[in-house]
Amino acid sequence: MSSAPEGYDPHAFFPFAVTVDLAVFTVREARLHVLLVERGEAPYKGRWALPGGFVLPRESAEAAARRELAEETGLTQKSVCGFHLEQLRTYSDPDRDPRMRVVSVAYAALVPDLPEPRGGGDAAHAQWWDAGATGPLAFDHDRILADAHDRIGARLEYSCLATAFCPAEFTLGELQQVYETVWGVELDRPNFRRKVLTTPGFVKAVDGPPRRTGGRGKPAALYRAGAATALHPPLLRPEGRPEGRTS
Amino acid sequence: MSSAPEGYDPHAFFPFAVTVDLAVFTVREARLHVLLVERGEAPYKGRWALPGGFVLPRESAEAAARRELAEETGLTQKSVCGFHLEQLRTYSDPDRDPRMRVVSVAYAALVPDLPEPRGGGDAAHAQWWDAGATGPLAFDHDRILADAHDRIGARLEYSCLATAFCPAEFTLGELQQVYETVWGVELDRPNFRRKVLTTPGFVKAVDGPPRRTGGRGKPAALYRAGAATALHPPLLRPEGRPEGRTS
DNA sequence: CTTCTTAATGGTCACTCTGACTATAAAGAA
DNA sequence: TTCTTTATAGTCAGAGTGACCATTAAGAAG
Repeated sequence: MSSAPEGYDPHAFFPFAVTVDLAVFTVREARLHVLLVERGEAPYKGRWALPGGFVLPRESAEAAARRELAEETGLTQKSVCGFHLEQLRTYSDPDRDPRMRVVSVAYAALVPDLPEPRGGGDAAHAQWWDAGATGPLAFDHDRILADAHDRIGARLEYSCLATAFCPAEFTLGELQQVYETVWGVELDRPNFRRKVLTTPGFVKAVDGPPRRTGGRGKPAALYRAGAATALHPPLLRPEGRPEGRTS
Repeated sequence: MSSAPEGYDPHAFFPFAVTVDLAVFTVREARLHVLLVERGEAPYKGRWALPGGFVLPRESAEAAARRELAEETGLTQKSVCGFHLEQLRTYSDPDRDPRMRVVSVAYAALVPDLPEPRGGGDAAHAQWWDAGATGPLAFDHDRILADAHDRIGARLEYSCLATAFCPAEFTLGELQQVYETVWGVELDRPNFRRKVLTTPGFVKAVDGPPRRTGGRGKPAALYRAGAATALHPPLLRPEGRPEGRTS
């Protein structure tokens, strides 16, 4: 009766507000960080929240997310278009916003270590937080953040997007740090190296033998992200053989 | 300026219609089938479309999807609550519906082989189609259907949800048929069997030695879905070593 | 009643990939 | 110089998989 079997029944139309929420991740100092903004008004005044905002009348959710990403990081639209941005899922609980019916499309963005977001406008409110040590966030953002973290961790297993956390040129140690930080585990360095280098298209060595000085130890070779997007076979997290095996 | 840095700015509110669209899959006669409904009105009158409808004012998208699933299959709410239903992604292109701004949350449902949907109301319009041989669908539903097929194929690799396509008790041959149908490949029977049986919790044998008569050949043992949800290590599709390897 | 066909089930073997580990190289620090 | 640190190279055993072959148990064909 209230449904629309043919697809769309104008009589059943009910107006929703549609927003995007962004979980913008980066890896800083071996910790996963997420960009948060402090709320200045009720509800949840003073609480921290994921950046986000309304989808405009002539804008896709993807475009809105990209726009918000630029605004909150204080960068230009152009400079953020290289960042990895992926839709997570949509949150639609009727009571997720106490004021009105708001459906939110959540996105995860992966960015390299950026300077503190002190761009002109909106970005002034934004700040990086340790993703595992945020207080309780506004609305259902704790849930969204947890889902986003889970998703990114899973994506690292089957895709090459760990490079999205790194600058244009990076060492294998830095790439490994991304995995270790997102997964919260330590990986064996030679094994990680072997896996990355034998996966065609994951990374490509920077031509000459340039090296980066980070401090101690032997200088590391530099690499760039390769053309591959999928990781086949996957790079599975350690741990977790659930039970014993037969033999 | 039009965004809402603090999270929600009532002035920027723009009303959207929010719908759910369902890709309801089943495996029939070794082909992947999807449930479609024929549109009775413009736009796309006469075209087939994914079943779906508006999200009600006090309903989550998940609940709306579950409700639509029951309506379109002609089953009760209760009987569909055991079916696997998962959110895919949200489609929000401003022009995806020529009449108004509609944001649609897409879901995939996996059901066992059901009788032709001839329940009373809405279900009378619904019909199973070979998922690879639908004509062009209404709106952006071709895209949604393709995305849904891709997602289900990928989920079979890492999860145990292939059993969602099977009746309560099934043979390993039937389970293998699910993989072969969704992936469009043939699998080696003994190897598939070994993989499924050595994965703890994927399936559990039905106690006594009951067997099912399907026609020719040796009768097969029956199994039920196990408690596991994840498949670790995964059951990867064949094909696709992208390039050669070093050694 | 045999024989053929079909499908389930049981097992082998080589190869790949991974985890655990050892060794060497090249830098700064003591 | 020597120590420490990090990058890089290589080895080796075990798990998991793909490609097979063999056996069993049913119906169908003769």
